[in-house]
Amino acid sequence: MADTVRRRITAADIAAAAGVSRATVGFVLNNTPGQTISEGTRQRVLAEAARLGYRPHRAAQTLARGRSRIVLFVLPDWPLEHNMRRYLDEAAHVLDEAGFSMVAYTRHLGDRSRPLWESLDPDVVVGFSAFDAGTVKSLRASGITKIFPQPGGRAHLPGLSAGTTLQVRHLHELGHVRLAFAESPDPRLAALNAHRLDTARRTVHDLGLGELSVHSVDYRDGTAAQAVGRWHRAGVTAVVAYNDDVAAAVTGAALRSGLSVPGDLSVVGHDDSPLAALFVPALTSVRMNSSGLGRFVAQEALHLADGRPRPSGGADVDVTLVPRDSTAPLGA
Amino acid sequence: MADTVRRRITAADIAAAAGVSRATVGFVLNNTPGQTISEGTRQRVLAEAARLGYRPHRAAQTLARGRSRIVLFVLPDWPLEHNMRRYLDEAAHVLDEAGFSMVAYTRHLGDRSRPLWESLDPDVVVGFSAFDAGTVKSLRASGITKIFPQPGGRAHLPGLSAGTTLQVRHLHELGHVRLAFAESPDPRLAALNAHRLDTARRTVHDLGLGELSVHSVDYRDGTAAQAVGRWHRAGVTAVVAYNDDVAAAVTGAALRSGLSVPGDLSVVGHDDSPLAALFVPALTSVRMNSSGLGRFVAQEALHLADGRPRPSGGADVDVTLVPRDSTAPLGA
DNA sequence: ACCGGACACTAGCGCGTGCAAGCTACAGTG
DNA sequence: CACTGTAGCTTGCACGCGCTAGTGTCCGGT
Repeated sequence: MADTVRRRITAADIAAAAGVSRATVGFVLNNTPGQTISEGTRQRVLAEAARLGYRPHRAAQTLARGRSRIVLFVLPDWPLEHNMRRYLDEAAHVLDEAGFSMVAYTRHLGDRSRPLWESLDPDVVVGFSAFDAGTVKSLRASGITKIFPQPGGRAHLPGLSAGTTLQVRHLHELGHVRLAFAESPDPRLAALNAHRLDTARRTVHDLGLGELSVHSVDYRDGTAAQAVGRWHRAGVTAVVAYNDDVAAAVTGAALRSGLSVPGDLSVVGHDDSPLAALFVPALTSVRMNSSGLGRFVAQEALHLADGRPRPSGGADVDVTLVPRDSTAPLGA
Repeated sequence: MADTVRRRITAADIAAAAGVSRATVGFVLNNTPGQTISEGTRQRVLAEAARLGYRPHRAAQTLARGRSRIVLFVLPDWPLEHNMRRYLDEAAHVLDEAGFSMVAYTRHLGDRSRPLWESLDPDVVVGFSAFDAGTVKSLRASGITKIFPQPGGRAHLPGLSAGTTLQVRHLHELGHVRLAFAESPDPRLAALNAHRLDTARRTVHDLGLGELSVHSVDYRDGTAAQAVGRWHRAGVTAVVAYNDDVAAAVTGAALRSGLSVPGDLSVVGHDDSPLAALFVPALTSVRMNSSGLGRFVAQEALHLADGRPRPSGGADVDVTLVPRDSTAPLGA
């Protein structure tokens, strides 16, 4: 056998098999607008392509088109919980249907490799919240001009604050008046943390509650115990936590210092991570369905890449509060 | 201004600027073996490349070389904890130094997009444990021949069972004799689960302990409570959990059913996830430093991609047991 | 019978790079 | 002085595909 090394099937092979030119094959396979192809030829080409198992060569397409049809999602360096998964899944799906590939990329502190955008030549780079100046510079240096959220624009995705409002409302409905906010000390979460804190402050104000008492809570040191002590002395009866990890740290510290949860202190988490249900007591938390957000962001990316119309409305992120055992009515 | 649209800098631009041919530029930048370039020319080319900010066009390289220099890591669909991060970080670093890019890809059930290997044309696809038959078929159909772990070979990475041995030993040292193993019901974890269970069985046997009592524990339903009840009636005093999530489920069920942990039941987790430290009581767990594993796997991938020598020894994964509050001496 | 135009296609360039083959000047050899 | 060898380059093709600028054919209108 001569060609025991199976060559790749190219468009030229299809052309030869179907008895047409390579260009025609291209027109058929890409549904090139402005080209009229007879139905017979079209079917013949498609049949041969399927029979031979043709798969276009991405690199060649990228080179010829000048665009890679890759959208790079830069993810924050925190665990991918269900939310994030749904978010990515939906975004990938929307992009996939539009002929784009989504690559998710987690860059983290201490990363010693060159960032992926330097080598992948994505058409669009999408972040979760606004990129910091250094990253933007690196992106620009790599020749990437299409960035979402756009540098200099509004930093946050729509719909990301609804959950915090629910947390505060829930505690308010239970009769709590003196609330606290437990921040995450993680620098990677600083932007979102600040955003959630702002929202909590605004909601507290709108509901006519007292000032929020804010402390940063790290589960690795004694800050949780300190914060809980101060809050207790200050008459705080309920804590809004940045996320479930922080809520767990607060709850754990309260239990270890002899306070009961929710008897002495109600705690609400955020994100409904698996941890929330596992914890003893099970944590009241906020569940987000981020599919809508994923769709929204993907459409924004397609708009940047292709000039397609932008999504008309905002992102629809539906958010629900999941009551469990870590919150109770005041004085119950 | 004529060229307000900034064209991409190509090797031809460097050639023109340095007064040499395009080929020479290629030879210099790639250190092509078998080519002699005078030091003066080499420096001139490098200087111009730096001055113009040249970045090679990945797609063009891929097309010309016939290889993409991308290694695709297919990750299991469980949260990326610290271990995994270290593993990926080290692997990415090793590949990066070799001129390869690593793309990490999490495929999960319900994923509606085409798998990334269909569009990314990676040179090598690396899995965490052996790929199932369907996936292998899909990989092959995409023209991917370089797969690790090799289909049909041994399914597991070396060093992944050391932690389980530590779990059993720890309980043995505390005087426990009747042990149980808490499995994860997650089908995605089945392979690794079975592997850890086997290891536990073998270790139990080697230490001359009684038979392992095995139950699957899901935190979403009542299986944890059932398992704990049965174990307690059967005189089991210590549980080896597949991972920290399972350990938390077991511990939670025990607490809710009135048993004390570690008083009535000791529980050891695995992976040292953040959850382990947060939980009340804090979970004894196993910490792995997976950097060694990452290096090992990356070198295997390079071997497949490039024919470089394989790593000589096995993977060195150092594993330590982190004692916390969920285990105690028998009868303490 | 001739022309214009719609239709259905083809020839071929360009994308940026890697690399094989060839070419030139010059040093060294007989 | 002709010849060989080699350092140091250049020429040019290949990679697979997108797409512009055509080319030929058929058909209805005058």
